[in-house]
Amino acid sequence: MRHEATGDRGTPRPNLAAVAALAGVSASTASLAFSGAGPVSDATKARVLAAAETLNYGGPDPRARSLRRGRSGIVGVVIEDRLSDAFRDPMNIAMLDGITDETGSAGLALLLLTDTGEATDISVAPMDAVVLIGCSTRLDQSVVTLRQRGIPIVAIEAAHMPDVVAIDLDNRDATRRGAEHLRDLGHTRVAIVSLPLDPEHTRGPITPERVAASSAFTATERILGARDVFPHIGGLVAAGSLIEEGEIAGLALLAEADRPTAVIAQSDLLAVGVIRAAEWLGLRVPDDLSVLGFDGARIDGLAPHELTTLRQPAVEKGRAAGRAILASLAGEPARDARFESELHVGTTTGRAPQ
Amino acid sequence: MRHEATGDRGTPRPNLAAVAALAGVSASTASLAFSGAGPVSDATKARVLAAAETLNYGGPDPRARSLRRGRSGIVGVVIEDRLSDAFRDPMNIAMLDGITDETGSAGLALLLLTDTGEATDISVAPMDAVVLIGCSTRLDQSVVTLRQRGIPIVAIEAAHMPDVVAIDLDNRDATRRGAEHLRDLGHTRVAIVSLPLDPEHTRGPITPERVAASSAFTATERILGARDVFPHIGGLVAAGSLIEEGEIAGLALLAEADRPTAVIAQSDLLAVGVIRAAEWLGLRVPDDLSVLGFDGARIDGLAPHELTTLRQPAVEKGRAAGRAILASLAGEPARDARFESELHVGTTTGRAPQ
DNA sequence: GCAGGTGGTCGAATCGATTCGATTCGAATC
DNA sequence: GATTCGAATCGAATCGATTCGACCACCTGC
Repeated sequence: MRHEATGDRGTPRPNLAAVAALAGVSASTASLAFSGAGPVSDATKARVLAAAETLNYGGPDPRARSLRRGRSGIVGVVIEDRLSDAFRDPMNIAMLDGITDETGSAGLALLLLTDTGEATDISVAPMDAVVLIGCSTRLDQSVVTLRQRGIPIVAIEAAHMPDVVAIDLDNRDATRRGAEHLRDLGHTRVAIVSLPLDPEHTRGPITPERVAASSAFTATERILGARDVFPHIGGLVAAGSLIEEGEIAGLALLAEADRPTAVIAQSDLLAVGVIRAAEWLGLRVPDDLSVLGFDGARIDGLAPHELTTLRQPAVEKGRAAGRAILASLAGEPARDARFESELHVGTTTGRAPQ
Repeated sequence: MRHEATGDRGTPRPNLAAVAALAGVSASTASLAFSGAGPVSDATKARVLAAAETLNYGGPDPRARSLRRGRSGIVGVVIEDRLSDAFRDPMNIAMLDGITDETGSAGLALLLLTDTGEATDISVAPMDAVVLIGCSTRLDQSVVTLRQRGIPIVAIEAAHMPDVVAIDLDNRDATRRGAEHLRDLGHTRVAIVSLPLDPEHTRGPITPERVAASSAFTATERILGARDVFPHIGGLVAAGSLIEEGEIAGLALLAEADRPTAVIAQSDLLAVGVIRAAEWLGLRVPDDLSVLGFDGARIDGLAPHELTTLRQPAVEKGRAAGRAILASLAGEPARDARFESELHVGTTTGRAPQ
């Protein structure tokens, strides 16, 4: 015999039928009284509400409602990282913010899901739609399941998949423009500090094999963009978009005798770390080392530098994803969207040393 | 006539019954084949899976499953602020992190809800349990509804409510200890920079009326702790836990002729802002001004200072909340928990000027 | 006085799965 | 050869609400 968690096993929780019975109306009328959809006389409604009060009934059960209606009011957001890592990245927060801007006003709540690798987790939640944020190809199986269920899917910065609305950023083009900026300043020895390429966030050099095996769409695109300008460019893969990771990679890169004169960091946080590393090593930015970031995050504590970076409209990306969700849910077709980054030249890039 | 969002109106989405029929078994057996709960021969299971494949069936519908099982696998997290604000506070992230540590491994996902003031929003979601993070008393009505539904509730740093597991912090005691530290250093002119006291996040002076009308439990407790040492202490209420807010409050406080020699900031972010403001005004920290923070957040860009602050175990708080949820869900009683902060003396507090 | 609304209410079907108790069938035991 | 046991399977009830079509009573306008 299973008993309720609260322990009041004697009285089963009341349901709509019980309330209706006490109020002397049918269940259908009671339902109307709660949902407000349909004509119910004021007297009847009052009687139903009073009965609910008497029975300590808290309103229609969301589970039953969502089964019947076929809608749960929940939008899943799948993030690749652990939550703690994801929340440390200002871009993720900005995108979440943009998504809630749109979905929140439609009464939809966000369900946080992490891409743990097992397909089980993500497809058992009662969701009306899903947003994939920078997810790896590991999720393919889950995507299939979601599609089978007819759940609209929106992917922000992911490899294109059929029946998935794509919200894209010009990662490759933007990085190319950034790289051209460095080339125009005379730099030839340039290195990349890349975002993780695999789900395990393995540190290490950027090798053709690792790039080929990469499951990280964004990072790969940005590497390609850098290669468009510096075909033989190398560098290091960091274990995450964190200042500390930038420091680690920066120290490793700059300790070499043949150190680069410019670094293309794939995020502003990484860029800040590289700048710190440079300063620890006695290198001046931008005189001895130019550093390019990506994101346009407002990072504190970088003064007196102002980061040269590729500003991306992260909140807008989130909003677009939210709108796409809303459209899909309304049965309208949702269009892909592509956003552009803007090269903002700050004080962390300069002419290559002689 | 309503058609499916995907547009394939002709073929209705298959359900377990259809799969069972095609496989030539009963629905009950098909259910067993998917859930794995109960004995099913390998041959039968294979047949069911094949039928599912044929019909493009993506597995049992989570909505129906959750109705029948009475569990949705979702834990609601109610945050007072807008998400973008909440995520800017490292303590909230740390707590979320702690919660997921515990709930994630139990297969529960987090549903982000914001306390928008309307009771409707929070009680219509299909949740198994709820964590309230620093929520105001506005939520009372929702709490009643949740309780009626038998949904376990855990509140982190909130006024105590019956049938709600409380995870507390020694806000008052800790602040008192911090204030004593300042008193011991000879400070007498001390001011508070407080976290918001109302849901609207109104800036302004700390007045007895506002404190009395406060809906913010944590902020109020910390004010009381400061008053335990400096009975007539005043100060300003900031509009959020942000560095910029600390700067604004700091400038306002320190511009006065009779400026304080020490500031008790209710968060590290606020403290950093106050320090910045002081430096802009040409005041040296800690020689001209001592600043005490709260949280123990690792804030970047404060060098060379090391903040004197009250370190709280935020991740542990989250973990405790997660464990309480798990216990409640398992039908076991969950105990309240109380955590303690530790005064960490850094370099931002010193003896009062002569 | 009658056709034509219309506001209010109800019955019954439905959403899609889970689960309990019962049943069947084959194999093992004495 | 009868009996017992266990694995495999099935039927039917159930979770709790929503919704559609039907129905009734009452009112309006002609």
